[in-house]
Amino acid sequence: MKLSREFYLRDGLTVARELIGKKIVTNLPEGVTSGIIVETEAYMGAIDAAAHTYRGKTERTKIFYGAGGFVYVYLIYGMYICTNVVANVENVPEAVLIRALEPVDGIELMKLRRGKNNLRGLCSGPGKLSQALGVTKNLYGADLCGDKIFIEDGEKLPVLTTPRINVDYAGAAADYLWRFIAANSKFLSKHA
DNA sequence: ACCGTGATGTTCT
DNA sequence: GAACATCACGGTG
Repeated sequence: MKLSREFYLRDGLTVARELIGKKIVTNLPEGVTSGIIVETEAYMGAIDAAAHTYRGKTERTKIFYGAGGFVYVYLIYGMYICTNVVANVENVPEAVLIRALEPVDGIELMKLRRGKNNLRGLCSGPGKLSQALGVTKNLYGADLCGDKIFIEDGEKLPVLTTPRINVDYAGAAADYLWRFIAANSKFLSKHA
């Protein structure tokens, strides 16, 4: 069951928490790949010094200001793509960074795309899972209610919260408990 | 196990 | 021209 638009139109913290345990799928020409989401982070618009939207709208963050259920991708450190799910209604710039997956479908294709063989490390980080799923800037603004990339319902898992990773520059916002992880998962970007 | 470092290019100041 | 929501690798315990 593909998640409906309504799922994404809620506030970013709720969407980030509820995405834990759901399955994200890409269906690209090379094949289908997917994984269970085990780690997310919420980025909360104008009140969040860690968010790309903190200093207002730019060309890059345009889609961030749109309605929930679309994909925000960006290049980080010149080499890696990060995949985000836009949340909330139009003009409320909130989004959820997908930080780690437990690989499910298309594991061989994901290994090929990554050039790595280790299952544990296949999708254990935002750059890694984007590469494994074949997410590129071509998917900027893609509709999660479409067929190329979407999220399916899944099992409800116990969730823990922690501060977000690598946002030390954000002052007090660096301490907010806006990272959500599946308790006991072996597939996180860092060990809990 | 942890720690330091280099790779790389877009975006924003 | 600096900063950056990262990763892989090589070093040392």
